[in-house]
Amino acid sequence: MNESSSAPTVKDVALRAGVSTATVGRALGNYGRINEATKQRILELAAEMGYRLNQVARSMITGQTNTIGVVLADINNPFFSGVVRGMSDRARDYGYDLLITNTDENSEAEVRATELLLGRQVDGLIISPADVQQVKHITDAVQQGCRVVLFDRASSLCDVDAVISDGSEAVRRAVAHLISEGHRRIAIVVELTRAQEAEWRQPLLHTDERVDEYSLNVGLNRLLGYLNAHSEAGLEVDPALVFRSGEYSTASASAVTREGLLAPNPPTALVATDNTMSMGAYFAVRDLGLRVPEDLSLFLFDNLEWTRAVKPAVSVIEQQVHEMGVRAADVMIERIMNPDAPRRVHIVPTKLLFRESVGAAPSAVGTSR
Amino acid sequence: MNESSSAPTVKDVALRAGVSTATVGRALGNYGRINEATKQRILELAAEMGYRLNQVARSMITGQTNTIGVVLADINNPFFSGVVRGMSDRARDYGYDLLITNTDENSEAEVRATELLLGRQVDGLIISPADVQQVKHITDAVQQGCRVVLFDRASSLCDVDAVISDGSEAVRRAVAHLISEGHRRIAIVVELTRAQEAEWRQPLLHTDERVDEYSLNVGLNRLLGYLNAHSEAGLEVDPALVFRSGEYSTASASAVTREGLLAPNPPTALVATDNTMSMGAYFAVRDLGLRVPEDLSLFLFDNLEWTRAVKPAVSVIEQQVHEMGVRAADVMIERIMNPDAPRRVHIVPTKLLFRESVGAAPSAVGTSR
DNA sequence: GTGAAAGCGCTAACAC
DNA sequence: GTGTTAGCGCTTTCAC
Repeated sequence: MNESSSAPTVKDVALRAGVSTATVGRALGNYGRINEATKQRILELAAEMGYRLNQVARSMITGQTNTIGVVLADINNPFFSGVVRGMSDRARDYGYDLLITNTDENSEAEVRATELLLGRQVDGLIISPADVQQVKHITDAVQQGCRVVLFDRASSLCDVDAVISDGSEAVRRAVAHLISEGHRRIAIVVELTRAQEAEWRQPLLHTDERVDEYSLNVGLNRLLGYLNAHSEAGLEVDPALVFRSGEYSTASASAVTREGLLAPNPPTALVATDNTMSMGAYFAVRDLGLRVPEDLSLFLFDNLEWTRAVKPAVSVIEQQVHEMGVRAADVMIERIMNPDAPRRVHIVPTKLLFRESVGAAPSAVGTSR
Repeated sequence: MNESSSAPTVKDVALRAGVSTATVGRALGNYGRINEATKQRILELAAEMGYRLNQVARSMITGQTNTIGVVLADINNPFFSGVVRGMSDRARDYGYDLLITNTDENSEAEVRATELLLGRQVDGLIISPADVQQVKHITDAVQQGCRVVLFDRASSLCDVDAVISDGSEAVRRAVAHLISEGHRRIAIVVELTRAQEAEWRQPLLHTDERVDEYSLNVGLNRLLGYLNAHSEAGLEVDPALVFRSGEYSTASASAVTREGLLAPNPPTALVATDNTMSMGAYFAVRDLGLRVPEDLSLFLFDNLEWTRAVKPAVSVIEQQVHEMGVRAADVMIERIMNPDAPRRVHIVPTKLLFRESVGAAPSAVGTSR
């Protein structure tokens, strides 16, 4: 039926319509001046021929791919998949598609992914940096004219937009709540995977000067909220109650939590800094057969469905996950349209969801006074 | 420092190296014959100039984009995000990236997404079709030379590869297990959202002739396993025990489950057909305060973490989610390399995970005999 | 309002 | 081994 077996091009349509390729382009691309009648004729003919615009060829000359690269740790983490869903929804509204790559929080993988996506001429890059201290690839990309938006984490080392939640502040509020319920020994389960974070107390001990939140990775950042809540209440932090997971996995979180809970002088309450740490911590609590909240109060992170499926339902810090994605896409699209506007950090507020896992501290227990 | 502010091209490198663009191409693209010394010189120069290959331009002439389009219901569903992670891992090994789009199980959205991805010249399309009866866009795509692999669902209406799990068989085995434990009133929570599926008994009642599994959507397909288990055991199915969720949501699943459990002559066991139905069902069971497994045995679907976080841990049908994604990517890549090999349906086996949510049927209850 | 021609950045023939 | 040339499918001046 067709002159060739391969997909029809503007040339084919032009030939059949008896006009030039330029005219066909004007009819299909909806630009320039064109006679309404010929336009309709071409449109019909194109439809009949099954013509489909080749976006690659268009990108070639417009320099726009209508593609946004997304670089994140793991699409299978419900936080990221939720955020991506938001990005995707909004991007689609503006005719953008998403190229998604996973880094497993590995900076080298992130650098490679960034490089590959730049080769694909993405119009922008939405990145959740594995390490907010290692961002040379990001500043390079920006310098080369690629728009970059960070999400989940901001970095004071690069002047780009960022969309984050107030995770540190949320933890501070959750811990403050636990303190107000009488808890004095509050544990925190936190991932501190990078070598330099082994000395986790270092960057946080400058209580005299203001700590730069955006120089800290997620775990440390949220730990800061925990420390702030204590100092505001005039309480000392017992380092033994900072359960540090050296790997980012539920298994590791579970192990350190178990160990911590079995140590002498155990906590009466526990918070976690993200959904993986929360799941791990919960497994440990469950396996030890602790009663919640009688033996241990719980304030976990991320409002995943399981946190209200379990009994008692777990109080959590809720991030507006979908909204964060929508915002990130919005910020990217605005950045594309207006490259020179000043960069900012956009903070999407969290909510504390009070459910059934927090109780008053047992009066008999604890080192309080 | 550079001659121009925009990214260097092969032309720029050729100029600086004092050779032709073809030679530069040979050095960078690693093809054809080239002097090792000049190659090294060009490579170094290119690196120094910050040259990066423009994939869009390359795609323009090779006709390959090294991109696979993925069309699925919702990346935020843990099943899909897990599968995508698998696809992504394997595709990356072969130099492919993924363009991901969500359809929310809406066929029109799926058609639009397919159209857009074809315009982007994807090398292949991995699709989880919203409706295995509406696949014209898929057969069209294949006819136009696009490779297509289905996943999660196969369709007898199109001759393409598919990677699925044996969900129907898994449900059959789970139900058979419940029957062997003495249960006679077993409920199933299933999504039957499409209009024609309101008459769900219709396509399944041809017990004389073999039902075509691949003409059924996920819900109906897995329901088939439930029916088969019953007929094998010589048991009648009480239609009142088929809890049909008209919407694909935990809320809807929860509502129909609650209603069903409150009806006269309630079931002693319950199965579900996917993770959303499982979560909804679990909420209903939890809210009614039923004891598991004393009041109700549970065999749910998909090994999500929450199913072993709750107490008692829930027995589930586990799909090898990551593996399904890896296989889908593998099949796609083989299909790209060998377009004319016969198509097949690849079945990734499921596992039954026996935990603590299934008990023997209470002898006092049930209409057995 | 329409056509001719140039060109985006790259690769693939084909000379030499 | 290396250079020359053409061209992928589209958009965009610039004439007419």
